[in-house]
Amino acid sequence: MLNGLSIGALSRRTGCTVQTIRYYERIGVMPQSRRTGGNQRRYTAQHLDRLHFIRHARELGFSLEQIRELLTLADYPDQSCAEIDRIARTNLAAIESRLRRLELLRHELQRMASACRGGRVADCRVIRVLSKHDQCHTEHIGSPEMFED
Amino acid sequence: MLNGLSIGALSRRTGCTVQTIRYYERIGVMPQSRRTGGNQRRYTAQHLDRLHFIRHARELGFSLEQIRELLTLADYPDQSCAEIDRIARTNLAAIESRLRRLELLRHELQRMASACRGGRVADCRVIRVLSKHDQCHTEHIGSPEMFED
DNA sequence: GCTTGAATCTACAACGACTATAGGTTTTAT
DNA sequence: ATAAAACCTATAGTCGTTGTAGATTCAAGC
Repeated sequence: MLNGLSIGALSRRTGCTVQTIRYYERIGVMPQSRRTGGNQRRYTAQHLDRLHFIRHARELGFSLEQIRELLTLADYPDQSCAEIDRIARTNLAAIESRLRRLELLRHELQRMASACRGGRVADCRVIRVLSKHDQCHTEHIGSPEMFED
Repeated sequence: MLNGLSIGALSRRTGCTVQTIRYYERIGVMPQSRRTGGNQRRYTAQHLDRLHFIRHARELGFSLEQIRELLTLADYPDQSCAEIDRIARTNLAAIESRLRRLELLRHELQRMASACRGGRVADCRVIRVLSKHDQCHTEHIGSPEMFED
Protein backbone atom coordinates (compact mmCIF):
# COMPACT_ATOMS: atom_id res chain seq x y z
CA MET A 1 0.00 0.00 0.00
CA LEU A 2 0.87 3.66 0.12
CA ASN A 3 2.71 3.57 3.40
CA GLY A 4 4.08 0.07 3.10
CA LEU A 5 3.20 -3.58 3.43
CA SER A 6 2.37 -5.02 6.81
CA ILE A 7 4.19 -8.16 7.81
CA GLY A 8 1.04 -10.16 7.10
CA ALA A 9 0.78 -8.74 3.58
CA LEU A 10 4.45 -9.55 2.96
CA SER A 11 3.80 -13.04 4.27
CA ARG A 12 0.89 -13.57 1.87
CA ARG A 13 2.90 -12.31 -1.09
CA THR A 14 5.89 -14.56 -0.47
CA GLY A 15 4.44 -17.64 1.15
CA CYS A 16 6.84 -17.08 4.03
CA THR A 17 5.30 -17.14 7.50
CA VAL A 18 5.20 -14.06 9.68
CA GLN A 19 7.40 -15.73 12.30
CA THR A 20 9.97 -16.64 9.70
CA ILE A 21 10.11 -13.06 8.41
CA ARG A 22 10.74 -11.81 11.93
CA TYR A 23 13.37 -14.51 12.36
CA TYR A 24 15.12 -13.39 9.15
CA GLU A 25 15.18 -9.85 10.46
CA ARG A 26 16.57 -10.97 13.80
CA ILE A 27 19.46 -12.87 12.24
CA GLY A 28 20.07 -10.05 9.78
CA VAL A 29 19.31 -11.53 6.37
CA MET A 30 16.30 -9.24 6.07
CA PRO A 31 16.97 -5.54 6.73
CA GLN A 32 14.90 -3.78 9.33
CA SER A 33 11.88 -1.90 8.09
CA ARG A 34 10.38 1.35 9.24
CA ARG A 35 7.78 1.10 11.98
CA THR A 36 4.39 2.71 12.46
CA GLY A 37 3.73 4.87 15.51
CA GLY A 38 2.40 1.72 17.16
CA ASN A 39 5.65 -0.18 16.45
CA GLN A 40 4.36 -2.32 13.59
CA ARG A 41 6.62 -3.15 10.61
CA ARG A 42 5.93 -1.55 7.22
CA TYR A 43 7.79 -2.95 4.25
CA THR A 44 8.80 -1.53 0.87
CA ALA A 45 9.06 -3.16 -2.57
CA GLN A 46 12.78 -3.67 -1.88
CA HIS A 47 11.95 -5.78 1.13
CA LEU A 48 9.57 -7.81 -1.02
CA ASP A 49 12.30 -8.41 -3.61
CA ARG A 50 14.80 -9.44 -1.00
CA LEU A 51 12.41 -11.86 0.65
CA HIS A 52 11.61 -13.41 -2.73
CA PHE A 53 15.33 -13.84 -3.30
CA ILE A 54 15.84 -15.48 0.08
CA ARG A 55 12.89 -17.84 -0.33
CA HIS A 56 13.89 -18.81 -3.82
CA ALA A 57 17.44 -19.51 -2.71
CA ARG A 58 16.17 -21.55 0.26
CA GLU A 59 13.98 -23.57 -2.11
CA LEU A 60 17.08 -24.26 -4.18
CA GLY A 61 18.83 -25.61 -1.10
CA PHE A 62 21.12 -22.71 -0.16
CA SER A 63 21.73 -22.32 3.55
CA LEU A 64 20.97 -19.01 5.22
CA GLU A 65 24.72 -18.52 5.63
CA GLN A 66 25.22 -18.98 1.89
CA ILE A 67 22.34 -16.63 1.21
CA ARG A 68 23.94 -14.04 3.45
CA GLU A 69 27.11 -14.33 1.34
CA LEU A 70 25.20 -14.14 -1.92
CA LEU A 71 23.39 -11.02 -0.79
CA THR A 72 26.66 -9.36 0.21
CA LEU A 73 28.26 -10.28 -3.11
CA ALA A 74 25.21 -9.07 -5.03
CA ASP A 75 25.76 -5.62 -3.53
CA TYR A 76 28.94 -5.13 -5.61
CA PRO A 77 27.72 -5.46 -9.22
CA ASP A 78 31.09 -4.58 -10.75
CA GLN A 79 33.08 -7.33 -9.12
CA SER A 80 33.69 -10.74 -10.61
CA CYS A 81 31.00 -13.28 -9.92
CA ALA A 82 33.50 -16.10 -9.41
CA GLU A 83 32.63 -16.37 -5.73
CA ILE A 84 28.91 -16.54 -6.47
CA ASP A 85 29.65 -19.24 -8.98
CA ARG A 86 31.64 -21.13 -6.37
CA ILE A 87 28.77 -21.00 -3.85
CA ALA A 88 26.30 -22.21 -6.46
CA ARG A 89 28.58 -25.08 -7.44
CA THR A 90 29.17 -26.06 -3.82
CA ASN A 91 25.44 -26.23 -3.37
CA LEU A 92 25.05 -28.24 -6.56
CA ALA A 93 27.67 -30.72 -5.41
CA ALA A 94 25.91 -31.11 -2.05
CA ILE A 95 22.60 -31.75 -3.77
CA GLU A 96 24.15 -34.27 -6.14
CA SER A 97 25.70 -36.11 -3.24
CA ARG A 98 22.37 -36.22 -1.42
CA LEU A 99 20.73 -37.46 -4.59
CA ARG A 100 23.14 -40.36 -5.00
CA ARG A 101 22.69 -41.33 -1.39
CA LEU A 102 18.91 -41.16 -1.54
CA GLU A 103 18.91 -43.33 -4.64
CA LEU A 104 20.77 -46.04 -2.76
CA LEU A 105 18.37 -45.77 0.15
CA ARG A 106 15.35 -45.93 -2.11
CA HIS A 107 16.70 -49.07 -3.70
CA GLU A 108 17.20 -50.77 -0.35
CA LEU A 109 13.82 -49.68 1.00
CA GLN A 110 12.08 -50.87 -2.14
CA ARG A 111 13.73 -54.25 -1.75
CA MET A 112 12.76 -54.38 1.91
CA ALA A 113 9.18 -53.26 1.46
CA SER A 114 8.46 -55.49 -1.52
CA ALA A 115 9.68 -58.53 0.38
CA CYS A 116 7.31 -57.86 3.28
CA ARG A 117 3.70 -58.67 2.53
CA GLY A 118 1.58 -59.38 5.51
CA GLY A 119 3.51 -62.16 7.21
CA ARG A 120 4.35 -62.29 10.88
CA VAL A 121 6.78 -59.96 12.60
CA ALA A 122 9.10 -62.90 13.27
CA ASP A 123 9.53 -63.33 9.52
CA CYS A 124 9.43 -59.66 8.63
CA ARG A 125 11.93 -58.76 6.02
CA VAL A 126 12.11 -55.14 7.16
CA ILE A 127 13.06 -56.08 10.69
CA ARG A 128 15.52 -58.67 9.45
CA VAL A 129 17.32 -56.28 7.12
CA LEU A 130 17.47 -53.60 9.78
CA SER A 131 18.83 -56.07 12.30
CA LYS A 132 21.62 -57.39 10.14
CA HIS A 133 23.45 -55.20 7.77
CA ASP A 134 24.82 -58.18 5.86
CA GLN A 135 21.27 -58.90 4.67
CA CYS A 136 21.34 -55.53 2.99
CA HIS A 137 22.38 -55.40 -0.64
CA THR A 138 23.41 -51.78 -0.60
CA GLU A 139 26.63 -50.36 0.73
CA HIS A 140 25.15 -47.34 2.38
CA ILE A 141 28.05 -46.58 4.60
CA GLY A 142 27.86 -43.06 5.89
CA SER A 143 26.49 -41.19 8.77
CA PRO A 144 22.87 -40.10 8.85
CA GLU A 145 23.84 -36.46 8.84
CA MET A 146 25.12 -36.84 5.27
CA PHE A 147 21.64 -37.66 4.41
CA GLU A 148 20.01 -34.80 6.14
CA ASP A 149 20.06 -31.20 5.32
CA MET B 1 34.95 -58.18 27.29
CA LEU B 2 33.97 -60.49 30.09
CA ASN B 3 32.11 -57.92 32.12
CA GLY B 4 30.76 -55.90 29.23
CA LEU B 5 31.69 -53.33 26.63
CA SER B 6 32.58 -49.82 27.70
CA ILE B 7 30.75 -47.01 25.93
CA GLY B 8 33.91 -46.30 23.94
CA ALA B 9 34.12 -49.92 22.77
CA LEU B 10 30.46 -49.84 21.74
CA SER B 11 31.13 -46.60 19.90
CA ARG B 12 34.05 -48.13 17.96
CA ARG B 13 32.01 -51.17 17.02
CA THR B 14 29.03 -49.24 15.71
CA GLY B 15 30.50 -46.02 14.38
CA CYS B 16 28.12 -44.18 16.67
CA THR B 17 29.68 -41.49 18.83
CA VAL B 18 29.80 -41.79 22.61
CA GLN B 19 27.62 -38.69 23.01
CA THR B 20 25.04 -40.09 20.64
CA ILE B 21 24.88 -43.38 22.55
CA ARG B 22 24.25 -41.47 25.77
CA TYR B 23 21.65 -39.39 23.96
CA TYR B 24 19.88 -42.54 22.76
CA GLU B 25 19.80 -43.80 26.33
CA ARG B 26 18.44 -40.52 27.61
CA ILE B 27 15.56 -40.47 25.12
CA GLY B 28 14.89 -44.14 25.72
CA VAL B 29 15.64 -45.83 22.39
CA MET B 30 18.63 -47.54 23.97
CA PRO B 31 17.96 -49.39 27.23
CA GLN B 32 20.04 -48.55 30.24
CA SER B 33 23.05 -50.74 30.92
CA ARG B 34 24.52 -51.94 34.13
CA ARG B 35 27.16 -49.71 35.71
CA THR B 36 30.52 -50.44 37.26
CA GLY B 37 31.20 -49.47 40.88
CA GLY B 38 32.56 -46.20 39.50
CA ASN B 39 29.31 -45.52 37.57
CA GLN B 40 30.59 -46.34 34.11
CA ARG B 41 28.34 -48.07 31.57
CA ARG B 42 28.98 -51.68 30.62
CA TYR B 43 27.09 -53.06 27.64
CA THR B 44 26.05 -56.54 26.54
CA ALA B 45 25.78 -58.13 23.09
CA GLN B 46 22.06 -57.24 23.14
CA HIS B 47 22.92 -53.59 23.44
CA LEU B 48 25.30 -53.95 20.51
CA ASP B 49 22.57 -55.53 18.39
CA ARG B 50 20.10 -52.84 19.27
CA LEU B 51 22.50 -50.05 18.47
CA HIS B 52 23.29 -51.65 15.12
CA PHE B 53 19.57 -51.79 14.41
CA ILE B 54 19.10 -48.15 15.33
CA ARG B 55 22.04 -46.95 13.28
CA HIS B 56 21.05 -48.99 10.28
CA ALA B 57 17.49 -47.69 10.43
CA ARG B 58 18.77 -44.11 10.78
CA GLU B 59 20.96 -44.61 7.72
CA LEU B 60 17.89 -45.74 5.83
CA GLY B 61 16.09 -42.55 6.75
CA PHE B 62 13.85 -43.69 9.62
CA SER B 63 13.28 -41.09 12.32
CA LEU B 64 14.02 -41.94 15.93
CA GLU B 65 10.27 -41.89 16.55
CA GLN B 66 9.73 -44.45 13.81
CA ILE B 67 12.60 -46.53 15.14
CA ARG B 68 10.98 -46.50 18.56
CA GLU B 69 7.80 -47.87 16.93
CA LEU B 70 9.72 -50.49 14.98
CA LEU B 71 11.48 -51.65 18.13
CA THR B 72 8.20 -51.95 19.98
CA LEU B 73 6.62 -53.87 17.10
CA ALA B 74 9.66 -56.15 16.83
CA ASP B 75 9.03 -57.21 20.42
CA TYR B 76 5.83 -59.02 19.37
CA PRO B 77 7.06 -61.57 16.81
CA ASP B 78 3.69 -63.29 16.42
CA GLN B 79 1.73 -60.27 15.31
CA SER B 80 1.18 -59.25 11.72
CA CYS B 81 3.90 -57.11 10.27
CA ALA B 82 1.44 -54.88 8.44
CA GLU B 83 2.34 -51.93 10.62
CA ILE B 84 6.05 -52.42 10.02
CA ASP B 85 5.34 -52.59 6.33
CA ARG B 86 3.39 -49.36 6.57
CA ILE B 87 6.24 -47.55 8.31
CA ALA B 88 8.72 -48.77 5.71
CA ARG B 89 6.46 -47.66 2.87
CA THR B 90 5.86 -44.26 4.44
CA ASN B 91 9.58 -43.84 4.53
CA LEU B 92 10.00 -44.98 0.98
CA ALA B 93 7.38 -42.49 -0.17
CA ALA B 94 9.13 -39.67 1.70
CA ILE B 95 12.45 -40.58 0.14
CA GLU B 96 10.93 -40.75 -3.32
CA SER B 97 9.37 -37.35 -2.89
CA ARG B 98 12.67 -35.87 -1.73
CA LEU B 99 14.38 -37.49 -4.68
CA ARG B 100 12.00 -35.96 -7.20
CA ARG B 101 12.44 -32.58 -5.63
CA LEU B 102 16.21 -32.81 -5.51
CA GLU B 103 16.28 -33.77 -9.16
CA LEU B 104 14.42 -30.58 -10.05
CA LEU B 105 16.77 -28.53 -7.91
CA ARG B 106 19.81 -30.13 -9.46
CA HIS B 107 18.51 -29.35 -12.90
CA GLU B 108 17.96 -25.71 -12.08
CA LEU B 109 21.29 -25.33 -10.31
CA GLN B 110 23.10 -26.92 -13.22
CA ARG B 111 21.44 -24.50 -15.58
CA MET B 112 22.34 -21.59 -13.32
CA ALA B 113 25.92 -22.60 -12.72
CA SER B 114 26.66 -23.43 -16.32
CA ALA B 115 25.40 -20.04 -17.46
CA CYS B 116 27.71 -18.22 -15.06
CA ARG B 117 31.36 -18.26 -16.11
CA GLY B 118 33.43 -15.43 -14.76
CA GLY B 119 31.39 -12.41 -15.77
CA ARG B 120 30.51 -9.53 -13.50
CA VAL B 121 28.07 -9.72 -10.62
CA ALA B 122 25.74 -7.36 -12.49
CA ASP B 123 25.32 -9.97 -15.21
CA CYS B 124 25.48 -13.01 -12.98
CA ARG B 125 23.02 -15.65 -13.97
CA VAL B 126 22.83 -17.08 -10.46
CA ILE B 127 21.82 -13.78 -8.96
CA ARG B 128 19.38 -13.11 -11.77
CA VAL B 129 17.62 -16.44 -11.43
CA LEU B 130 17.44 -16.12 -7.65
CA SER B 131 16.03 -12.62 -7.96
CA LYS B 132 13.29 -13.50 -10.38
CA HIS B 133 11.52 -16.78 -10.23
CA ASP B 134 10.17 -16.31 -13.76
CA GLN B 135 13.74 -16.69 -15.03
CA CYS B 136 13.71 -20.13 -13.57
CA HIS B 137 12.73 -23.00 -15.84
CA THR B 138 11.77 -25.35 -13.09
CA GLU B 139 8.53 -25.35 -11.17
CA HIS B 140 9.98 -26.06 -7.80
CA ILE B 141 7.01 -24.86 -5.88
CA GLY B 142 7.16 -26.08 -2.33
CA SER B 143 8.48 -24.96 0.95
CA PRO B 144 12.04 -25.67 2.01
CA GLU B 145 10.84 -27.95 4.77
CA MET B 146 9.57 -30.44 2.17
CA PHE B 147 13.08 -30.59 1.05
CA GLU B 148 14.61 -31.05 4.43
CA ASP B 149 14.51 -33.92 6.69
C1' DG C 1 -16.36 8.10 18.83
C1' DC C 2 -16.76 3.29 20.27
C1' DT C 3 -16.41 -1.36 20.05
C1' DT C 4 -14.97 -5.53 18.36
C1' DG C 5 -11.95 -8.73 16.28
C1' DA C 6 -8.02 -9.49 13.57
C1' DA C 7 -3.40 -8.55 13.24
C1' DT C 8 0.62 -7.32 15.32
C1' DC C 9 4.26 -6.89 19.03
C1' DT C 10 8.13 -9.02 22.20
C1' DA C 11 10.19 -12.65 24.51
C1' DC C 12 10.92 -17.11 25.10
C1' DA C 13 10.53 -22.34 24.65
C1' DA C 14 10.30 -26.33 21.61
C1' DC C 15 11.42 -29.25 17.61
C1' DG C 16 14.90 -33.27 15.75
C1' DA C 17 19.08 -35.34 16.07
C1' DC C 18 22.70 -34.54 17.42
C1' DT C 19 27.49 -31.98 18.86
C1' DA C 20 30.37 -29.54 22.00
C1' DT C 21 31.97 -27.79 26.31
C1' DA C 22 33.27 -27.55 31.26
C1' DG C 23 34.67 -29.58 35.17
C1' DG C 24 34.99 -33.53 37.65
C1' DT C 25 35.86 -38.92 38.48
C1' DT C 26 37.39 -43.61 37.22
C1' DT C 27 40.02 -46.85 34.83
C1' DT C 28 44.14 -48.60 32.78
C1' DA C 29 48.92 -48.90 31.76
C1' DT C 30 53.46 -48.21 33.12
C1' DA D 1 52.19 -44.44 42.44
C1' DT D 2 51.38 -41.72 38.88
C1' DA D 3 49.82 -40.11 34.59
C1' DA D 4 47.05 -40.36 30.64
C1' DA D 5 43.06 -41.85 28.62
C1' DA D 6 38.46 -42.68 29.09
C1' DC D 7 34.56 -41.88 31.43
C1' DC D 8 30.77 -39.18 34.12
C1' DT D 9 26.89 -35.36 34.45
C1' DA D 10 24.94 -31.20 33.24
C1' DT D 11 24.23 -27.78 30.20
C1' DA D 12 24.36 -24.99 25.97
C1' DG D 13 24.70 -24.68 21.04
C1' DT D 14 23.60 -25.99 16.11
C1' DC D 15 19.98 -25.05 11.97
C1' DG D 16 15.82 -23.21 10.33
C1' DT D 17 12.15 -22.74 11.78
C1' DT D 18 7.42 -23.23 14.64
C1' DG D 19 4.62 -22.37 18.52
C1' DT D 20 3.25 -20.09 22.74
C1' DA D 21 1.70 -16.36 26.08
C1' DG D 22 0.32 -12.10 27.05
C1' DA D 23 0.09 -7.40 25.70
C1' DT D 24 -0.76 -3.77 22.17
C1' DT D 25 -2.42 -1.72 17.79
C1' DC D 26 -5.00 -1.43 13.71
C1' DA D 27 -9.14 -1.37 10.52
C1' DA D 28 -14.00 -1.75 9.98
C1' DG D 29 -18.68 -1.30 11.14
C1' DC D 30 -22.11 1.09 13.88
